[in-house]
Amino acid sequence: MTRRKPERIADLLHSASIHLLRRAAEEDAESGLGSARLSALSVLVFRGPLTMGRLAAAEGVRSPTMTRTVQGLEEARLARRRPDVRDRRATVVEVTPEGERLLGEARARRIERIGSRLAELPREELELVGSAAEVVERLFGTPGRPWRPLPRDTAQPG
Amino acid sequence: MTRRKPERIADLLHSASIHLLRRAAEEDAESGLGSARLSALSVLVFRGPLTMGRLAAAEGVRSPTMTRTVQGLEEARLARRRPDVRDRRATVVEVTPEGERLLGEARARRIERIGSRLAELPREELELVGSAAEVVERLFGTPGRPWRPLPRDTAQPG
DNA sequence: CTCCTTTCGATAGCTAAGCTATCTAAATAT
DNA sequence: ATATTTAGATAGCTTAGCTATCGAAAGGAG
Repeated sequence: MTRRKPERIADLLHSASIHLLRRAAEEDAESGLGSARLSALSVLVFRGPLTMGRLAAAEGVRSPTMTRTVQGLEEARLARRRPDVRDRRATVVEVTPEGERLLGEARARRIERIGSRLAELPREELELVGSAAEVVERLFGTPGRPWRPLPRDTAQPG
Repeated sequence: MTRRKPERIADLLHSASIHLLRRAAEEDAESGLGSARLSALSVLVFRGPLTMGRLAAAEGVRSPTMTRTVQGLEEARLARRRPDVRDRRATVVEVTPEGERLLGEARARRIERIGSRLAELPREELELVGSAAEVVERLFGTPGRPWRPLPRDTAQPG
């Protein structure tokens, strides 16, 4: 061990992440939502009500895209829009109880899928993975925003 | 340490993977290709020429979707289609030299982005991450297909 | 050998989700 | 008071997913 080149480690980590998320995402079909809507919903659940602009920024997406994504969530009764009292140009989006429930279920399916695989590991390896995940989260996670979802995409070259 | 619940580890790992890939994917715009095309191209590079059907299966996508994705790659001169000699119903897709070059560059950008962050880590943590990535790859990677790209999506609930 | 079924890929036509350009209304700055 | 900036919506484009359907080729049953 301990002889891998850093570039090789980056490669491994990249590949492992892709495979893990691919498996996890297989559960998402259950929710009946597309990935953009599911992802936006998760931001609303974890960060609370947001203006359209902040929500779009959180998702790394332009404002017209978010307008339509939220329209979809609204029609499905998973989110609501209301005017911002402070700034009457702005619109605040918030999740509904149904939205919260749906997201909770979708999220649980993903975590369960991953967890059931991890359960195959001996305790020592499980701890190894946990510690490494903390390190990676520290490096790549957004400070102050502990969830930071992928906006949608994750094609990968290689 | 060593006191995390398995469910919590799954959660951490999920989150870390999302953040890592989100950062890596920011480089993809450089390629000028959408994620579906980039991903299909990577399959062709890593697995060699494939029939439309096999390529679609590898990407977890239906055949009409792959027909159009490959049309795009063909127009960009990054891939070619030719009839299969063995089975004249089938079409074989293969990458062109330009396609190979473009994918190599896109991939290098991703790995470099990840690697430059990993370089901040002390040697010990770097090795920790490398070992964990191997474990995760073993659990979630597809046997015999060491690359297994995400087809496109990666919304994440939570 | 002839027919029936299956399989491969393409086409048509839908939806979701991304973009830029442009518009209105509101807030802000001169 | 006017001009600029900002927030969001709308129009209209592209990319990418889907199902349904079709023709051509392959393969099996008689």
